[in-house]
Amino acid sequence: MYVRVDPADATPIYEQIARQIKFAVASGVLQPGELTPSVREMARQLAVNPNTVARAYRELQDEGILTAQRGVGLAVAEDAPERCRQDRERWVYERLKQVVDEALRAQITPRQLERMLRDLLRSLPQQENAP
Amino acid sequence: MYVRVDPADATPIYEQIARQIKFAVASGVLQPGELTPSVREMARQLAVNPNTVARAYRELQDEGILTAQRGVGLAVAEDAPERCRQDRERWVYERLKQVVDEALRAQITPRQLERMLRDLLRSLPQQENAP
Amino acid sequence: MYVRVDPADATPIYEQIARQIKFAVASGVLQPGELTPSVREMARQLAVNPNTVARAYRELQDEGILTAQRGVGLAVAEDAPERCRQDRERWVYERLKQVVDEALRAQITPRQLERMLRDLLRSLPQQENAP
Amino acid sequence: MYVRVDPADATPIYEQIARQIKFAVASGVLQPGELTPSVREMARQLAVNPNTVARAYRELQDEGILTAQRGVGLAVAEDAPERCRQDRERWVYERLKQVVDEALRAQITPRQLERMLRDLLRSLPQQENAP
DNA sequence: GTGGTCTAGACCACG
DNA sequence: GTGGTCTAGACCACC
Repeated sequence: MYVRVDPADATPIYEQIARQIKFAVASGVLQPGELTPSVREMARQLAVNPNTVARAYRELQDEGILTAQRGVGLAVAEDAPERCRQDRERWVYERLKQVVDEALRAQITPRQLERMLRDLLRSLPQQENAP
Repeated sequence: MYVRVDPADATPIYEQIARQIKFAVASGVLQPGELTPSVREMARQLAVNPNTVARAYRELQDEGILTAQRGVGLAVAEDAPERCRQDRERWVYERLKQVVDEALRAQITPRQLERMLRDLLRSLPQQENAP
Repeated sequence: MYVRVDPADATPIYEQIARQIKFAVASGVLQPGELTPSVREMARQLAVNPNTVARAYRELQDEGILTAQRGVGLAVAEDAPERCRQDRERWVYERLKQVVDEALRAQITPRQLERMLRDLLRSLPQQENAP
Repeated sequence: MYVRVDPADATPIYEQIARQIKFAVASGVLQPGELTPSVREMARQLAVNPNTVARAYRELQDEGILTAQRGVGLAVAEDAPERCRQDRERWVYERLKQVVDEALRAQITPRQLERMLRDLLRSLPQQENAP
């Protein structure tokens, strides 16, 4: 499954779900027109309350990523991939900016930041695309 | 002032205050032995509830960064700079790791991340040390 | 075709169908004795679940607008036009009342409402009767 | 109180609440900077579950009508009145358009519609502004 | 079967 | 005191 939740993470579960679905759409794992797992099904798999999943899905509907097929389920919108890719890039950029900004204000040098990034890219596992 | 709070930021205000004081100590803006502004004074300047400032100060005392001078106020501990520098580096590294990790899982490429960092280092204002 | 459904509209599809058939009868597009399209046919044309069409037809039967011709289909009842005209007027009136009521409670002035109606009557396409 | 809910109305309670608050802001009953009644307080007054009120408030935050004052409550945003007035006008116009459109398609004449509106404006109670 | 709404109540962080 | 999150479970309309 393309969604995992980390209960330890401080960010709300419903946000984790919504974001990961966006990322799945951005990377093509979820295609336009495809139905998401039903609220109950996803809730079961994640061992989470259905309301929590429903809230994630509602946010995605509000953003136009998912569209309701009444009585059928929620489908990925046609223009979703493009927007999810933009969201993804913007999201990463903003988060990175926050860190870098605060680091510079705390007198961490650009050189230190570059070294940290190199270290991280070497140590973190490379991910594989599953289209 | 070496402390600014951003009410829009989701991280608790008391945490923002505590971290920025640590960073001020790490970079030498606040010297060992120096007194911090009183709770009321800082609260007034930041337009923030005194309880919030008090909580930040309490945490810093618990960590031994600040030490109470009875009847006088709170002073920066002698060994604070060294520890704050370590804290600062660790904090930046952990935050950076979080971002990079999630970015890679979302199929952002290392190359993209390197480019983002370069962009940010070029665009963000350089800070000056005030020892 | 005298029936169109708008999936974006929040009102149930079966209700949209039933209402539009009533309106078609009221305006003479559907004549007494005339057969409606079969459930399957209408479902195909509207790209809608046959159950949904069936439900609309069932409601119209319950109201006596349509009458079953065994083995043939559903026909418009003899006295249907008169009743559909009444229904139509009542429906429009009630809906208009709801809007006007809520608008007045929200401090929209009668003058504004009159202007809105004039604008709408000028801009909306005039319909032609197809008896 | 400037919010009343009608359980008979098909529109969800949380939407009724959100809309009426918007209307209160639009008409000046709620001023920028003013705090809304707390979630619990409003829930008590309306005899409704706090979650339901919270959902209405959340929507208003998402739209930028309300802004959170952490630990204090939810305040009306500075630019809210202007936007609420626009929302209100647009909302009424869209609803009116729906009715008129469907009425014309059902062969109700413009003259009939104008008469209905006149009737309604004469019969419905005039509201008073409470700024 | 699907999602949507609402209730009830617990727990938490923040100020 | 404030709002926010999450759980549990009921009920409903729609397809």
